[in-house]
Amino acid sequence: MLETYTDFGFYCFIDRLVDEENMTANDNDAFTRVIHKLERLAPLEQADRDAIRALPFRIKTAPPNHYLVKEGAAATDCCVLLTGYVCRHKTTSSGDRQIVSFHMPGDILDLQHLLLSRADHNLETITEATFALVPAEDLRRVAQQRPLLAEALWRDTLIDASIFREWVLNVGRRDAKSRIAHMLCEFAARREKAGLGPPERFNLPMTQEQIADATGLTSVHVNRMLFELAADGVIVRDKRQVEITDWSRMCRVADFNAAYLHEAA
Amino acid sequence: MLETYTDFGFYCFIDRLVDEENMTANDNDAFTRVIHKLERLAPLEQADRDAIRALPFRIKTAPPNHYLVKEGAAATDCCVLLTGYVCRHKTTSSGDRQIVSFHMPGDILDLQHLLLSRADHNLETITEATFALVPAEDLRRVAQQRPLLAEALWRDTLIDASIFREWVLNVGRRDAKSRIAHMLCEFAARREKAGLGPPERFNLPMTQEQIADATGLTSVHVNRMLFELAADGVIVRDKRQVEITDWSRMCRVADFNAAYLHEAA
DNA sequence: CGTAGGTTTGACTGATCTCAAGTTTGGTGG
DNA sequence: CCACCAAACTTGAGATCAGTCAAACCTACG
Repeated sequence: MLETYTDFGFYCFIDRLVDEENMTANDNDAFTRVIHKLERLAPLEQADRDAIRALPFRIKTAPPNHYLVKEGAAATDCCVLLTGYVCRHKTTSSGDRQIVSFHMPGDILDLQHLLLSRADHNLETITEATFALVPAEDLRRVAQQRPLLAEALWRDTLIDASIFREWVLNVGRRDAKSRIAHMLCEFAARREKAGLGPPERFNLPMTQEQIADATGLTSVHVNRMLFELAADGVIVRDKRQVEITDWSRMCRVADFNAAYLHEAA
Repeated sequence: MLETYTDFGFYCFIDRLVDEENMTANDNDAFTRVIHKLERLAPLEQADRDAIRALPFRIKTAPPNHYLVKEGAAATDCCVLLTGYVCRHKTTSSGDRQIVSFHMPGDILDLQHLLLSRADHNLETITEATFALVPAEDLRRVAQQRPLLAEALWRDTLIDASIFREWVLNVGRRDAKSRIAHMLCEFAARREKAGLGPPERFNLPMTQEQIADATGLTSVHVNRMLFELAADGVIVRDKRQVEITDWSRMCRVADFNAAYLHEAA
């Protein structure tokens, strides 16, 4: 059912994605998940929930390493990630890539497209992913009409910004081992909050090269540091599976304090 | 007129700042500047302008190196910077500091306090600074009642987030010389957009150590790189004064593209 | 069972840090 | 106006963390 796309023009990649035929039964699921998330961000009224359910949307699927949005593209849609993992990244003119965030099911992506007309970064799938596409202008209209909804969405973007600030600190001032450990802690914590499983044991969706691009390191060094973390006894690895054997010691190594996630994310 | 405060409890620093007696004449100026900024972010109606002018606020002054907000503090106010320069920063448990943003007159600081209850970073003056303090709950109420105003403020926070993403890239993937050059370009560009003077020649308010903390380097290395930038002929320095002699070459060295500032900031 | 992408390992290089000693600057008080 | 002082800046030499290059080794998948 999935086709693989590898070659695209610069704009409107999403139009070439696969429409999921068999998703209609799950339409409600998609927004139930979002509403659940927004409820945690602000106290919604019934009218807010109804307004969300009334939004037009399309369900799409994309294969791994597929660009959803490219830097400079016109911003037309917001999407809710339903399954799979996605990252945002930017590149220098010399071609070095920096991943600026990871996203997991339940995350609302590119909410900034509501109010900024051009994408300032790329959005790329890490694994195969499905998501609900909502036209930015419709969501914007609803946000204008429903103050509580606007507040929930705004709050989500503010938490995003807080995470970026922590990443600046992570990449700017922590050594390689702590950086990687911090990234693992954040991934585990957000994963748990999103209801995707326990933080002590999980499968990493990203390659070591992607970890390197998120932490400002090289994949070779990431590999060595993962071995050191294992040698230190704070994690046990098996392929992409990671077990954090001692969460409090891991947090110390990672210098991780979840306060910046603001009880949500 | 200015007293110097150096020792504070952990919360509510702002209460101990000096109230400016002679600022009443300038009350309108304070909000005129903000309204002007918000007009660029969204098309306001007269009622929006009136709502802003009706907000309660206090004008305060702080000396250099003065904390306005500390990480973990309850978030009670938003402030508009009227004069002077300010930075936001975070620290690792080992005490290393990372500056995550610089702010200049006209910037609205800590807008995230509208919706996040605790500060996740410090806010500290670089130079002596004056600002207007607005209780977060009043601003929040106005944002709920005036959708266009909410949109302008939200957009401002989204641009903030875009700048953080660029900083992650800057600190994560550029070499020392480019990082510093990039920081200088951003400072020059934002300064110009804020109507504070031409981008080709300006006085840096921050020390080389603060530049180091913003770029994830040491002050020693910042010093050497500033000399190299001068030796390369892209800048001329005299004390804290910087002249960018060839803007397009400087942008190339810095890998600077102002798109991420989204025509505002 | 062949291939490509991902991971692992080793040897060497180099950008940036560290430490430590000057030097300059700007502000303050005499 | 000058002397002094602390903070900021400058410079050098040596140390180190992380990068580079290159080869091998997995392992999932067609």
